[in-house]
Amino acid sequence: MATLKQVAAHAEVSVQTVSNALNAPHRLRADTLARVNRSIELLNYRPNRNARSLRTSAVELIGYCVPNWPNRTHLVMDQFLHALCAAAERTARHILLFTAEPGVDGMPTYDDLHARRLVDGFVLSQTETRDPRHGWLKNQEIPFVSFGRVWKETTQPGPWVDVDGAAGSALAVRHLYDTGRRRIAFVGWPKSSGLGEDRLGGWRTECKRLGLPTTSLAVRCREDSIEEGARVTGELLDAGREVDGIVALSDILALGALRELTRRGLRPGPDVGVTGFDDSPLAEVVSPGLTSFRQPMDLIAEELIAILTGGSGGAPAERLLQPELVIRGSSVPG
Amino acid sequence: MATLKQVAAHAEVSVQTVSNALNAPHRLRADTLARVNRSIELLNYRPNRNARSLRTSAVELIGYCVPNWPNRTHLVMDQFLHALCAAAERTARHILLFTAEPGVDGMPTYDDLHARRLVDGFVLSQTETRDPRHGWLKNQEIPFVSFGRVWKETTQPGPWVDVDGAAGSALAVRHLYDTGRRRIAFVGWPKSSGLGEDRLGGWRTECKRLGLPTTSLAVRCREDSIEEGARVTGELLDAGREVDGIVALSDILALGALRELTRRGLRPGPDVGVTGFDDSPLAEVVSPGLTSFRQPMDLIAEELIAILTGGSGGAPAERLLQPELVIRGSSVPG
DNA sequence: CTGAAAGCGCTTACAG
DNA sequence: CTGAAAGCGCTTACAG
Repeated sequence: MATLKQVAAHAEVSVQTVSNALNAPHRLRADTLARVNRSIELLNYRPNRNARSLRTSAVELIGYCVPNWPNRTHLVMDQFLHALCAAAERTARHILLFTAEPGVDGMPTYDDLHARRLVDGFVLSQTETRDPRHGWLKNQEIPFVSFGRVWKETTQPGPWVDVDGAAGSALAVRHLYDTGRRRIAFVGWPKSSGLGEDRLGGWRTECKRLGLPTTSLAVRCREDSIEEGARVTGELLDAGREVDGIVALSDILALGALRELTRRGLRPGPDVGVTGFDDSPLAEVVSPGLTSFRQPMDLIAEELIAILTGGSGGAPAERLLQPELVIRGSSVPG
Repeated sequence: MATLKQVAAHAEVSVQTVSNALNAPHRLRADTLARVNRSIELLNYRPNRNARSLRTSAVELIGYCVPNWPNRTHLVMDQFLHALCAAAERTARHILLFTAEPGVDGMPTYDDLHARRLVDGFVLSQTETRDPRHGWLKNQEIPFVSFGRVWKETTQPGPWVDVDGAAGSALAVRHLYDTGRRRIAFVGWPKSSGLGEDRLGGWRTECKRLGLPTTSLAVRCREDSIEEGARVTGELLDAGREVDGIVALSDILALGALRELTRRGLRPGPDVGVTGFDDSPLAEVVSPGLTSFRQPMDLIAEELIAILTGGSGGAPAERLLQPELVIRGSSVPG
């Protein structure tokens, strides 16, 4: 493994000049630069990142805590991680994975990774309603950025990027309205979820704007499962509420709706329009395909990395991105 | 941020002694150790990992390439990553994520990460049939271990850990036999998949051993989708092959089978027993629940890390682990 | 059991 | 435009 010193000797310049060739090539005369680069190539030199980090005290590694939810499924995690990695790499950084206890119990792990200089900062995801991590990190002055809001009453500590769930729901209602539906239900989560309430609000507002009924048309599941989605869909249908559209809070719940409709001989799409959220791989793979909202993963990742690495320019950055409606068979009348 | 030097000054010992307190405490007298530890605690000292790595030339980071398969779903990736992280952390290591071009085009990325000392070695996953990465890394003498076999005719380069798919299929057949099925079909992948052929072989062998028919009972899907699973299940039923059991090569295909059975008024479980593979989150969430094989993720991760960090003791390690049958409604007759 | 010294491979003011 | 020197924060033989 060649070192800077060996390259310098080979090119007959000082180590400083080789370092400049790599990090500030404009400081070298063209012929010197060419000579140094030839030596670098010849010796197959790769700068040792540890030595660099020790000197600059920047490791160019970003910590991400890999979630462990035995009960919840994170169907788009591979998409998110891939986008995050790719965005980090565009700034010559990488993602370091770690595990930690949930909530505040895990914070010493974050602190330790930062203090030992394994990472420069963190990307938080799987943000919980009233997530305690943000305030803790901000307090310790550890750099971080959050994917997702914490839905506190107070201002959220630190910068964040999120997808506009209310706008998504509104768009879903509008789309179902445009395909002729007039009684559009909402299948959601328990009240404790800030994200759930946000999306519910979007549904209600848009229904009212369009003059559609909302009374008795919002139902809540106990958990995010196909079973629960099917159960509450059954309730909606049993009660004779003449539902012809369903905005589901997640793809999993939407799948439950599809199953229950099919079981009762109703055709998802022609008879009842159904939409999900997150455009998980499942949405594409079921039949009829599930209309859903794609989170703009590449953009999300890009913003997260930009905020985290961009230095703290004044007020904390807050970016609300728009989801994109992906229309498939489950919402198409014909 | 306190340094070794400051701790040494505070405890009135040399830096060497502080270093020993951390890395070889048995070398210190008990009272010295106690004094040093008090200073460490008081100053909230955390050793800088970069400095350590520079000195020892071990970064204690393991590279893992995050897959980007728009068409295939990796439903247990979060489980795998969590297990891998946890196992790495038990040896004071972490996982570094990166992206790379598929196949041999991505190898310069692997090489670079290793040469710049961002990682000590790699865990390979998403192993493809005839995967070129293993030979390449072995050639470059870059440490790695593979989750999954490459199914070449020749000996596989480098160490690996895998789950015994043939044994899984055999176990599935046996389980369906034990629940009274006598015409057990196999729903698989194209011939090009080594993994697929392995599991197919297990089904065939076990059927023969039990005296069950196999002729016309093995069908192949074009891709791993619910749609395809449903289609070939339809074929099996149309042809009047009197199938009463289905061993599907994946949970996704099994889900297709369940859908098609239900669509035709057949009850998965009582009428036709169905099993999947991988015990993805879907298996639990559908109704009836899908009987499937759980990969022993924690054990897999443990072995991968042990092999990668355990030094090269003689012959390359090869570990074939047994999957565990998780029985749910889809295979239960009553 | 403890300590002084060299060195891992870089980068960064600073001087020429 | 180029170079000599100091130093980032550790660990590791080696000597006492």
